[in-house]
Amino acid sequence: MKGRTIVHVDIDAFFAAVEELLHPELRGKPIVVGGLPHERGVAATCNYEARRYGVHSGMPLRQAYELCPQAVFLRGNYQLYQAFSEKFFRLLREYTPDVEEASLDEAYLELTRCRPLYADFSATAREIKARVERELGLKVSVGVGPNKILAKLATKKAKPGGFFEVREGEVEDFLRDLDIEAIPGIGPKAQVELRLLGINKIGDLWGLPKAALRQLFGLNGEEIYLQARGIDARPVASFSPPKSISRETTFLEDIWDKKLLLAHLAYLSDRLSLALREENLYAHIIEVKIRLADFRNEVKRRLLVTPVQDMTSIYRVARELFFELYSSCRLALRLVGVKASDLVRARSLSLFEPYCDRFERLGQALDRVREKYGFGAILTARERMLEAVYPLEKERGFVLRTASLTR
DNA sequence: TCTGGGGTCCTAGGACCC
DNA sequence: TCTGGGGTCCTAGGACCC
Repeated sequence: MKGRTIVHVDIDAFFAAVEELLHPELRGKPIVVGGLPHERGVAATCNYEARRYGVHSGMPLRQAYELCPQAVFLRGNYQLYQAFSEKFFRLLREYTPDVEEASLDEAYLELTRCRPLYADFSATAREIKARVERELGLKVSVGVGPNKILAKLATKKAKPGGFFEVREGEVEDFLRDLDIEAIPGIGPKAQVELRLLGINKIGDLWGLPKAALRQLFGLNGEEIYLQARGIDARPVASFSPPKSISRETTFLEDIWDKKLLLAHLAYLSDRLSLALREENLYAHIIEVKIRLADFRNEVKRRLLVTPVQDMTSIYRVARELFFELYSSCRLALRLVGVKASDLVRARSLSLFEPYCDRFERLGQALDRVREKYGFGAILTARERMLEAVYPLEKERGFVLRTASLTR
């Protein structure tokens, strides 16, 4: 029995590529998706023309503007990207049911089980690449390897728009000279520590005993030890329900006004509730996060005996948690967020069933109205207050852009 | 030039129980 | 008055990924 074959597929500069496809007049120009230059935020994606100026995803928008003022800055249309993503995964599932959605634009396919169907896996992987590019109109990079880490590193090598395969016998040569930051799990902090030890290439990592990595990075260190050697037994997970769902907002300017903050909290609770209904999930844990003007984060969470889904219950808990944070807080807030976790499929029947049922029906009625007239069509008085200060954006209607809120 | 939004997973300390 | 060890649950915080 031969080993596994994993194909990793990654759409190049996804959001920017969709924009170019739909707006041909943008082609050839540098594009940054994520927000307008003066807004608080970072680039979610930029195309290769923008990268030539040193812009990269994750870079603050203002900095991107400094480097490349002639770039086209777009806020982005996430529902549109979602639709492209769905088409992408539908196509991939024609080849195997073992498809993992690593993100909107990134997938792992395990072809191992389908061996009888395909004479030559490399040829199949190339065919997948060609079909995605033809049918979606987006360039993709494809990597093939005997496990997930090697397939992913192969894709990195293949970018932009290429194809690369790592075979069993070539693993050592392939890995030796790659930079340590190529390994997922070695982020900025870990990099600093390793470089201080004179470790810059994956090959350098081979000299470090497992115990040393464990000491430095805990369980993640053991993962790094194995990945540096191209060892990875993680399965391709075709479906797993979400573990948490959250909604958060960074304000265009820091806010201290309590009423305004509560209005945002209500709005986030409302959107979180909608997301839970869409997934048919109930939350045992509600968490509120704040980010202070000096960028420190603080969270408070509460474990609930009865899981919740409706906006009223979420907001009730969130408001209490928020007050606990706010009362000890000496700075204006940059961000508030609400998160639901410890999610369960269906709520078990409780003594309060009649009450819950009413809130549930209210939520469903809300959904129907909004489906027809947009999210902003029906809001609580508290949210309405937010809208009075900062009008909801009409054309999208769904995501409140704090950016458009201030004058 | 300040630093998004939506996730995953791990760690550490204190409470509590036996 | 002095006082263990282990297990589990809960909470807060943080690194990391796309």
